[in-house]
Amino acid sequence: MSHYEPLKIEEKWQAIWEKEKPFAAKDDDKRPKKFVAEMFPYPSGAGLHVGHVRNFSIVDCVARFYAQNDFNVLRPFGYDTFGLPAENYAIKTGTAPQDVTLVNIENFRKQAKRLGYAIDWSREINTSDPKYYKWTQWCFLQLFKKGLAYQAESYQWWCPVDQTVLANEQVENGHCWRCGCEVEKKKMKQWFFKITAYADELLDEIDSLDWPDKIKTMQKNWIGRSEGAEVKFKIKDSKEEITVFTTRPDTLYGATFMVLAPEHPMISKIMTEDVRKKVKQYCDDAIKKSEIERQENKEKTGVFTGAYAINPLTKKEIPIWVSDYVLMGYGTGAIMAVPAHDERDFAFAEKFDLPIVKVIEKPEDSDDDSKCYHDEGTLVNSESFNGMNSAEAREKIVEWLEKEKIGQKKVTYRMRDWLISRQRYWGCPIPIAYDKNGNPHAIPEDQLPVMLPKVDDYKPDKSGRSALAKCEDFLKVTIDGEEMTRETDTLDGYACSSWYLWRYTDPHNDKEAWGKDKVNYWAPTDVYVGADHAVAHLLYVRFWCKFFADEGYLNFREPVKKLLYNGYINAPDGKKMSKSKGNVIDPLDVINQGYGADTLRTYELFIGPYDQKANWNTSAIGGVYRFLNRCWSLAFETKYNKEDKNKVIRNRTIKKVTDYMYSNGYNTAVAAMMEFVNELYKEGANKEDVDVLARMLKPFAPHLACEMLEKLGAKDDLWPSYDESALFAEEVEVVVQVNGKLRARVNVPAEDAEDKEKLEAAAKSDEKIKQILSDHSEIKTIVIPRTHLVNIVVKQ
RNA sequence: GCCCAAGUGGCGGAAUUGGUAUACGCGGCGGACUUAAAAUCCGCUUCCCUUACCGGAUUAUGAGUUCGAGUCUCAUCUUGGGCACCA
Repeated sequence: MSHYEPLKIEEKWQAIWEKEKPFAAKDDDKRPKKFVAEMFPYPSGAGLHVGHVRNFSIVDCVARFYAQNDFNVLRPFGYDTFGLPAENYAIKTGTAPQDVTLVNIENFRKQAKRLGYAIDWSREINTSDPKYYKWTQWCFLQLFKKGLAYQAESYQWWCPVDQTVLANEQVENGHCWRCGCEVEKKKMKQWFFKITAYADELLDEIDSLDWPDKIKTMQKNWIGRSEGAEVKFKIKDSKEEITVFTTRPDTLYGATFMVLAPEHPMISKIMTEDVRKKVKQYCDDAIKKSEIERQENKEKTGVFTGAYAINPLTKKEIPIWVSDYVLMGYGTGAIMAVPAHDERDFAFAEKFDLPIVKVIEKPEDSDDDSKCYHDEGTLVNSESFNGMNSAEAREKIVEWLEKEKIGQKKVTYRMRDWLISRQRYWGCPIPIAYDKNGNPHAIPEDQLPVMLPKVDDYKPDKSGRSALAKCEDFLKVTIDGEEMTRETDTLDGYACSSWYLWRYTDPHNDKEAWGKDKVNYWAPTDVYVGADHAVAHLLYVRFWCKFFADEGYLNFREPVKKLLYNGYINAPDGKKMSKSKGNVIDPLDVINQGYGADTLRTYELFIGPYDQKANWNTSAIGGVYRFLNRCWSLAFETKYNKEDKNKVIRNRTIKKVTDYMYSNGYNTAVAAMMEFVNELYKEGANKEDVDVLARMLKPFAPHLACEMLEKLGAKDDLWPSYDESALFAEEVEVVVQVNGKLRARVNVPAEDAEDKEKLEAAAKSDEKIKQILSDHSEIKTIVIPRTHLVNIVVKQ
């Protein structure tokens, strides 16, 4: 060979890895373990994207680095295959999603192998494989048995294009996360997972996670805990009561009216005959409106029900209104309005001319100049509570409410339960059947999996049911001798991905979802890498982890120790790559152009900090190729030095690169190796220089590194260690400043570097410094910090 | 509107606890090799003044703390992200 030929080298090593399977994880190893994984991909027909390559290459870098540091490493791979793209493709072309999926997986696997990832291929999983989804159904049944999977009828997000309901987490600013269309509200009976049962723990444990703050904040906001009180209000001339939620019980004396959400069930019971038509019209209109429309129009609208509630403290009658600024899904769907101290209530009161009573005195030092003061202060107009501050009054008023049995402390969450039914074919069937009375029954575990039948027509029908509703054979089932009808909805794909990390630890188990010994050995996942799903998947997987820990199937309560959230790769112009814009870079094209996988992988790690977005730069990849070419030349073309000229820089480089690997500074790790190689080009390299280089290169460019190590006759690939004593040269450069400005550099022997007197003498003896000092009469002080720096401060 | 993060050359970006700002790469310029080109190798490349030396300025802007500030404090501007009628 006369020059670096990446494609040849890569083919050679990939064949060796295929045969020898060096990345197979051992379940019975005594060494400490590391479990690293990416968020498994959806295998689209388009194949791997450069975004996948960045994501997988980070995982590979972590996994190989740990392996080289003698950890027992599990680095699996899998495919998240249920979902709409395959189904929509099936509707368009008539091809079964089962078949398309297998073709796409095959393609993904082939491409991932071309990138040389250190994957344990014996553990591949596919969520649409009945051997896998059997256990997804089992998971559902465990939740069902404990009452954490339940049915409820209410208004749900409905995507009119995809013809299915969506979870709150899948609605972004009123738009469907997948197709981008405006979502609608539809009243339906649906299945939910009771994630709110774990709201407190999900919130409280966020702080202990080694996750990016960005994600932690998003999850905290999403859960949105607020502490307050529920208060029952009697309705005038009626036996009915309405409960409101408030975080400000201290303002109860200022509650001058009440507002209900248009969906509130009490409206029809309390409204008076004269306004019945008007109220009904308002509610119907509001419910029909999209959430976008409801939010766009901040101008308050509303209608009076004709009914009055009694303020439990003032005993005054307060009018009950309906307005769409009150949301049915939060709190109780009813509020006590305190216009003097809440901006929304204030706007409503002004518009409809409702009374405003001040009950909190604004402190004198407050710079709040809005018309209604919404912070805390001293109570006024509140009878026996006057003079108390807000915090104290809150306690006392809630105490009084509890004594009178008309209220209590209450914690409310912004997060709602997780809606998991989907009216689509290509998903995991929900293992439920209904008896004649419509009561749900679990499919017995010994009848799992409930197989997803092959059908000819994948379209959901107009009634809002999946294609399974047309499948007679599928529908009929007998449980305990009773004929029942199967559920035709399928599970949200996020259910399938809520437990896959544990399946990786025991992927072929046909007796249980995972073996306890294996899962507790490998999991929790030490490093998890992804670029998406901040509040959906990453919240759901935490929820299931806590549930299965409570059930005794796991001995840990958080599934992911360290989360790396990598940035996207955009087109050179900074825009998102997309087929329609024609700006997609195909990683296989880059490899086949002659750059090879090693260059592509190293480039994507060098392009910038892993957690920032980056724009593809077609010419910058050439620089990385040149670097690897130089590494190759050092090993194969250069005559090695006999003496050890590069001891200091070699040891410094090992230290730098090792530190960067631990702090995920992959771009700077590559830069440090480049610097080292440039130096070796100047000075010539000895065998040890090249050996160290190859070992450090391995997580980035494994094929080339193996080729180099083979040439050197290395016995192992262990990560190199450095010699503390070899980090400093015989002479050190000392920077001399005058009044903080760099004026000279002087060299002193290394042993003098800590000696302040010698440093000062060396600095003063420099010709240029002498010159400057002769122009100034007086030296005020000389500062010599620990570093190699002398700062002479003179009188100006 | 509220909360958070970040602003460094022509570009992507480096810079341990406050201690040589601009590492590394791209792009650009010059040179070697070559009949020529590609590839490869070597050198220069923050800005201003200068043939060069010397010098001066510079980490969004303005102030402050310090012997010394990209890094700390305050204010302003800009960008990105999150939340947003959540009572």
